[in-house]
Amino acid sequence: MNGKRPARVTIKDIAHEAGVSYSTVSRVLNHYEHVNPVKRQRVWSAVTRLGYVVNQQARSLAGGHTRIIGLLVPELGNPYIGEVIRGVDEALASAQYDLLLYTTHRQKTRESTFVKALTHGMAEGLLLLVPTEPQAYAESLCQEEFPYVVIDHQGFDDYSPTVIGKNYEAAVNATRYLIELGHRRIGFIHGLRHLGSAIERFRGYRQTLEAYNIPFAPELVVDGDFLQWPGYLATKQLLEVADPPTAIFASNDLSAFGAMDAVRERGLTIPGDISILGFDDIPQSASVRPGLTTVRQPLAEMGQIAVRMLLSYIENPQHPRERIEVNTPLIIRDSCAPPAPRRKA
Amino acid sequence: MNGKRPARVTIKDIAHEAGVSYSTVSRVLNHYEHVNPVKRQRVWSAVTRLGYVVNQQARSLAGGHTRIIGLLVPELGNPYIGEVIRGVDEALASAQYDLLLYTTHRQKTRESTFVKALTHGMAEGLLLLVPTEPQAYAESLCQEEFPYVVIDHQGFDDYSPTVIGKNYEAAVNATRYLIELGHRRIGFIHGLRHLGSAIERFRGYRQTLEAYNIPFAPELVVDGDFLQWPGYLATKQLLEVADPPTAIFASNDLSAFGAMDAVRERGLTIPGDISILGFDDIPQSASVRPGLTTVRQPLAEMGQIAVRMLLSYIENPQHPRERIEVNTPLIIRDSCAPPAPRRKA
DNA sequence: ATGAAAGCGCTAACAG
DNA sequence: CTGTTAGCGCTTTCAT
Repeated sequence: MNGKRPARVTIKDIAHEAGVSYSTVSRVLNHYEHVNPVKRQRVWSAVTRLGYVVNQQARSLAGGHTRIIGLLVPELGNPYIGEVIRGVDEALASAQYDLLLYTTHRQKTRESTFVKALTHGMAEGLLLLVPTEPQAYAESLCQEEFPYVVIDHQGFDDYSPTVIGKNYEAAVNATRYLIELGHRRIGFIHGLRHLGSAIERFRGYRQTLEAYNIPFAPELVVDGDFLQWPGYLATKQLLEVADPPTAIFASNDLSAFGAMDAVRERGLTIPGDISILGFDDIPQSASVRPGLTTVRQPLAEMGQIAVRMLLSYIENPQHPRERIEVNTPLIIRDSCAPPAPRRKA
Repeated sequence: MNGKRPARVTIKDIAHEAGVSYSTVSRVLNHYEHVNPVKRQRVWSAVTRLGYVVNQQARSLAGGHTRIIGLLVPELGNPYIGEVIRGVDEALASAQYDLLLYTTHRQKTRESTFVKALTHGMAEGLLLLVPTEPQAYAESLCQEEFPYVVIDHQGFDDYSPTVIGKNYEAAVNATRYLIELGHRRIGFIHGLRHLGSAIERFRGYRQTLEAYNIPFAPELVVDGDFLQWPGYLATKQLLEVADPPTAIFASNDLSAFGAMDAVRERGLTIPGDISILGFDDIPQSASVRPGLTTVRQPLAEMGQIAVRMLLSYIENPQHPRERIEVNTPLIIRDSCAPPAPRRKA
């Protein structure tokens, strides 16, 4: 029914060709130690001669390893995600693992379904990138001792192995930078409300304001959903406010780009009239004009670290689960400047 | 040895729980028609009660379907590729297929290895994005009747199902646009030399020049490898030429960005001093300043089309293989203008 | 050191 | 309509 069973070369063919038994071939293939070097040689030569390729399904079914890692991402349109995947992929490739990619579109049901499917045979480990509702399965993953690592999720549990940036501290730094530049009216474009990282960034913003005795202005906080268009819309709203902001801190670069669009559409200049600061440092933030001043998350590196953690859990189930925080420095480029001198009212 | 075999629920457990036979469960699971509705009901309820999840390995090994599609891409850093993947992923998700992603890093050996592995059990179909050396396996895929579709590869064979943009025509259009704007010295940043699409674009450029009786100037053609940094380097070289170009046609947007960097570094303005035209229309080309005038390839759509083709081949092996050419219109934004009046020598 | 044989979980004839 | 049975290709005891 599959339309393609044209004499696939199996382990049996190899056994026959090499004149050894079935299981000896398996041993050779799996790099067993105690095999007669001569036979080993014969097997390998038969393998190349016949062009044999293992059937992963069979191998895994029989209790072997699939060398497949599942990666769940919310979507693919976002460069932020692309960068993380790039890191994951690099690390996986050099460890000879394959990548099964799932896009959840932030639907909780898909997320859970995928996790189940993956843990039931397909994958040896799981990588979860900003999961929407890990609570639904993290606990069971944990008690089933299925290896997994969460990337960029402000855990609400304390057992999920995680690699994450210092969202709060980075937001504090960024806000402080703006304040010390002389800004007092600082707009904030909030990320997706239910994501821990968004909440932490907001917390950093708000608390820093207070630390500097700058009254928190609710009308200066708008929603950008971590996307460019919503960021644009949010900024338009910000510019309508009486006594509008002289600087805008966007929760990610994408919404910062949206902010740039709105500001320019208004005929204002960056950073002359308004300063803009982002978060993530996706590749295009360096090439956009003016260069975006932003908080760098080492995205690809975070992916690599996650893989490294995951593989160590797979190889050694006893390996203690870790939570790794990566540094998120402020990258100063050209989109922020002191506020323009107040044209007095 | 896998460290996680905690009483996985199998089809047998379901059979037992539902009080039916082994294969009846399989029939229900695979939506067979002739099953007693009562039993069918009992099976489903057992499935949910016990939280059963099929084991894809076993299913596929037994001749069933994996519902997995393999996608081979050269790398992940490129937004162009990200867009295609996005389209692929969307189409696959709505058809309930999963995506196994392989990054070849343009290494021919990896490419062939992956193709073999994928066709030997893992996947039901294959998508090849700008493959480096499809000759190595396309023929065998074809005669094994393994379903596959090539995306954006100027085939050198006439049997591989393909979805591709009109590279030659688009390049003609773009070049003509520049010429009609008044440009005579038009630089060309060449893409990866061994890729058919790069060659076609160059052909379009060159022939259009000739059609307008503009002498072809070899010193105006430089290599950009489809990347930003090489594009930057190439452009620096272009600007050194005696009688430098007043416009630059880059083989893709990424190298066009590199060109922008080089031009600006030189203190020149775009499009005032030099016009720049790209190819692809990746998302950031619209948001960069000035907006990049470029040839649009409907990347995500190409991915979707490829999936649609592939699935139809999988479902019906007799389905005739097609070659689909998508339109690649010129998107006019702000990076091109008539050449500055000649400051006479 | 190595062959024989038992399954892994599932699908697909084959009988009834 | 449904139960029985034979593998799919491989790993893994268990003998030898």
